[in-house]
Amino acid sequence: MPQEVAKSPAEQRKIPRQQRALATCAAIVEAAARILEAQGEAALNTNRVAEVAGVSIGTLYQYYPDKTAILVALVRREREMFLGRLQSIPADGVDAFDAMIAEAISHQFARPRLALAIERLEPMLALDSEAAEMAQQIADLSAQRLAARFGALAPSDLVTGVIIARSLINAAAEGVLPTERLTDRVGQAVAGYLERVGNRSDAAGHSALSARQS
Amino acid sequence: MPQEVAKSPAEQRKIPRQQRALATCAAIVEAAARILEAQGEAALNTNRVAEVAGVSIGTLYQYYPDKTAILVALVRREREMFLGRLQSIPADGVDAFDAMIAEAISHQFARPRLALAIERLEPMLALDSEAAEMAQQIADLSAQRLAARFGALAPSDLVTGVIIARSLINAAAEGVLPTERLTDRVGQAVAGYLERVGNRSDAAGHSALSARQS
Amino acid sequence: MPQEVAKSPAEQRKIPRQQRALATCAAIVEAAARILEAQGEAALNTNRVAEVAGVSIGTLYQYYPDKTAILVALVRREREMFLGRLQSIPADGVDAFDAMIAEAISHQFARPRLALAIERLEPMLALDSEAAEMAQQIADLSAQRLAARFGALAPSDLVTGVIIARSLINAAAEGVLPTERLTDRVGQAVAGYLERVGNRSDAAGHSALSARQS
Amino acid sequence: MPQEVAKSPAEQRKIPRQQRALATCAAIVEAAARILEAQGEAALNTNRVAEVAGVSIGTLYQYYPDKTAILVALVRREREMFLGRLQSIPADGVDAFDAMIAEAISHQFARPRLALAIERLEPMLALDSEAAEMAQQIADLSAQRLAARFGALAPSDLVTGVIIARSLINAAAEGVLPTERLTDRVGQAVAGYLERVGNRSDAAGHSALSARQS
DNA sequence: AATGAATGAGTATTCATTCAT
DNA sequence: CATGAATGAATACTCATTCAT
Repeated sequence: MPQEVAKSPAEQRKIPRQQRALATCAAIVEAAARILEAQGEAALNTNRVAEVAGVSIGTLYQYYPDKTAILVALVRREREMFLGRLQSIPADGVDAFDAMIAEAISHQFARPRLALAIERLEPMLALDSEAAEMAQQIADLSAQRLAARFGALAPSDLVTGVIIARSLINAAAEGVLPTERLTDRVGQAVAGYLERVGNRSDAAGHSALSARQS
Repeated sequence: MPQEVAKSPAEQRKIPRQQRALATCAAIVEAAARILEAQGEAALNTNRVAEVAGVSIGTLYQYYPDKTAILVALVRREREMFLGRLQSIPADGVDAFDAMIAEAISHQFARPRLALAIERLEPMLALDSEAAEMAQQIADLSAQRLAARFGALAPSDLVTGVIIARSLINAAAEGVLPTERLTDRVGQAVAGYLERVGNRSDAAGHSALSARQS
Repeated sequence: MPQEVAKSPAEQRKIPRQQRALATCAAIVEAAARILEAQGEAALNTNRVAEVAGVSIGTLYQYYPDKTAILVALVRREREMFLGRLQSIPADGVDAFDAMIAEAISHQFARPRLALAIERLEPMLALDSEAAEMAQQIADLSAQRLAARFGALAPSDLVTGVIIARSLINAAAEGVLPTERLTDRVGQAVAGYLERVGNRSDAAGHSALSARQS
Repeated sequence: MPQEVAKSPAEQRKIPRQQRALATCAAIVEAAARILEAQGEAALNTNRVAEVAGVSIGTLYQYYPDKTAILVALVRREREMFLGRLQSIPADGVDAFDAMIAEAISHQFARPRLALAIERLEPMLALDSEAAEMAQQIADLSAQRLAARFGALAPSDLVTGVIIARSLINAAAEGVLPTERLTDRVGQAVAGYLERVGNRSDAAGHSALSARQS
């Protein structure tokens, strides 16, 4: 089970100047995505990526210094796409919270196997600063929506809400949970937790367990 | 990222009858666990496992037909251990629910890196029937405890509760969530969801979204 | 350690007629020299040469048919330079011998790493006739100076003198011998040999070993 | 022209315990030697070495962690052989100096192309401490013989003598100098230099150039 | 003329697995 | 039963060179 160990940032090698080169880069990343979806991580090797992308192995290495760089680019592409969709949701709407969950679900179900594979890959990648920044933006956006709906919250409670949502969406994408009423289920789970910990503010700080009985 | 694709069940090759052989098997599995903890999945290769276990590579292959068999045995060992601890919790106690969560946390934090690694590995392994049966037993036990605490529940809601609990415990083990009050946090999150969906039984079935407004 | 095996003479591809083209050629050769000095033979590849020279790889191949052609041109450039300096030494001076040694030292120490790298490369290059001719001219000049100083000598003795001088100068450039009094050391070594074999002419031919005792 | 850059010592990987394995190691090193002799550095790749050695590529890498390790082993083997022969020369004989030169010549001419190739390779190898120690022993032995013959000498003069000898022997092996009377030629050259610098001790220190006229 | 995108044969190295001793 | 030597398919990556624009 060799695996890419997180090395140096490993970003793009050469910035493509011509249209053709840009298309090549996109084709390489998309080829990686397709292989990940169809055959899984184990089948993802640079030669196959090049083949599926329809370019020579040499061309692949002109733009990506090593295998992980392709994956970093893929993670980035997906994150950028998701962030863009999140940002297009109007912030002030009363349903911003629901819309955000719906958006996350729709993103995850657009290419479920790919989303899952990327989630597995991410921790082993040394993502670059831009990717980290996008993750931060996603987190900030989520925080704003949650705060708008549930009031001021401790950061760790916010993270908890996000984790709950992600895990349920993932489970549904994996087939462990039914797809029907998923938005509802996620919403209930997040609200169930956040309303509880939100209400406890009048009581003595963090005695959450006792708060449960009230 | 070559990876063993799930093949045939790949169980033990030769059932050891002597004490020494049994010890050898245990040493091999524990060696795999240690490598997984210390260097990660990428460093786990059969030669190193044999070396760390203190046996020759030939001996390793006397007991395990291929690499995945070792991992299957490891998953089984961990599952067996967890199941045993769950079963030792008295079923009738009023705190059975809390105790179960505490047990899960304690299991996950005993060897956090190992638990995480195994979680990553599991989906790629073709686990044998015994392992599946243990998983079923764990699920059944969990169901009983949840039912005792929250009343009759739809299977998918039960699964939801389990997923929420697991994801939060994992997040804490990964360092994403604080360790303090973890039992509390998990309990609140699970209860927050299950109490909501439990209350809705008198109303019209599953109209969860509307239930939220009440 | 792949290496260009000596193929056909591999000279310039297209003789540049314009000023700009001439400058391009010079830039390419100098880029090769710089890389050789700074990163060594292993780092010398045509893409990098083009990059350092500030031209595209396509342009490089307009002027040099393959990689060795660049190196051949570099060897030639250095040889031409050295020969020019040797020829500028007045032949009749009583110190012509010393001046020549001093010149060789000064050449070697001007860019010592380059000189060393070239010396390593030379045997693997199929140098063209012009380069060979320059080598011949250098040898002839050396012969004349040695003859003027030590009398008529067998060709092999002359070669011996040159080899001794070169090896000592190289050793100093490599740091194996001290740089101080290098001219002196080289002069002594060459003279030490040539005076001995020169004196033996009256005795019975080549019985050099016995001559040593006298 | 990729080239192995000197990395970490890169010694043997696994010490062979069985006779068979020892023979395998020797075969690998000898295969490298043969390729170096017959086709040169450029043709030396690990696959060919394995093929010529009659083992699989995997076997090669069981014993040598990378390509340079094979070369390091080869250098060591040759050095060990040469040192052994040098040490077998009786130290007190009046001809110890001549015998040593003869030994060096015989070593160099035993496999001239190999000796040359090794000489070219050496500077790029990160030789291990044992190899360095052998080099030191060879140097010490040479120093003793030279001192016995020419009296006390400055270290740099001693090195000079060794360099002169080596360069002439190499030149002969390359075909640049005639093979006949080579021992004689080398002896004269070394003696020519050392007797000169030896005599100068009574005069004013290092004024070697002036000493030449005397 | 110049550019730089594309090519692909070639090379080092790993690791699961077999089998003679 | 245990050992460890041997295997070789698989894989990441390089670099000299070509050619369409």
